[in-house]
Amino acid sequence: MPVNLLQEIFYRLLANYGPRNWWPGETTFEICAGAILTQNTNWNNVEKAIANLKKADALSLDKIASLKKDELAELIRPTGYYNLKASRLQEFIFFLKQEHQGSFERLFSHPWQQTRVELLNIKGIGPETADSILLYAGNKPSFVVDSYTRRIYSRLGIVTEGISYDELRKYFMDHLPHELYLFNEYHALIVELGKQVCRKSPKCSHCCLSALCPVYIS
DNA sequence: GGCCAGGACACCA
DNA sequence: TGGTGTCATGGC
Repeated sequence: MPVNLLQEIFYRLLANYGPRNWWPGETTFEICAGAILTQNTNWNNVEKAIANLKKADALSLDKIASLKKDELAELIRPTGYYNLKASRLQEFIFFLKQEHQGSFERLFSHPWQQTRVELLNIKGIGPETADSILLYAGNKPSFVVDSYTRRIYSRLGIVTEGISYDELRKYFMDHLPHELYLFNEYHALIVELGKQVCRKSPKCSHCCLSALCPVYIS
C-alpha cells in the first residue's frame, strides 16, 4: 500500500504516542461543550469548568439553556473568556433546539457538509470548533486543523506559515483517505506533539524542530 | 511576572 | 481579504 508523507507522519506519531482515544467526554453534548470551552484555552481549565457544570448538575441542554448568563459564566469561569463562552454555549443550544428539536441525531442526519455550514452560521462557532463537533461528536470525516497543525507542518516545510485554516484543512483532506479513525487520531496526535515538543521551543525554526521532533522526516 | 493555551469575531483600511 | 484588538483564567 503506498503511503504518502502525511500518512507516514501519522504512523510515526501513532507509534510514538499511541492511540489518544479522543474526544474526552461522556456524552455528545459534553463533547460539543468541550469544543466550545477549549477555544484558545488549556484543556486543564476546560476540565475544571466541566467539573463545575457536573457538580451543579448543569451539563444538559435544558439546564444550560435555563441558566442566567452570569450564572453559567461563573460555572465556566476557569476556561477564561467566560462571558463570551457562556453566550456561545447558549447560542449553540438555541440553534439545536430551534433547528433540530434539540436532537443531535437530527443534527447529524444530513450530509455532514451541510451540517458544517449550519454550524458555521452559529455565532461563536468557527471552523475549528465546527470541525471538532463534526468529527468527535458527530463521527463525520471532517479533518480538524489548529494552531499546532499550522506551526508543526509549516516548520516541517510542508505548508507555508501563513496558510489559511481552509487551505490547511484542504491539504490534509486532499492527501489523506477520508477515514474516521485516521482523522480522529491524527488531530489528537498533532495536539499531543504540539504540547510536548513545540512549546519547549516556541521560537524554533525548521532545523530546531527537526532536532526535537521525533517524527521529522528529512 | 511573562508567556502561552486544542479560537472567534468586530472593526478597519 | 488581511491585519489588529478584544475577550480572561490558570499552569509553568
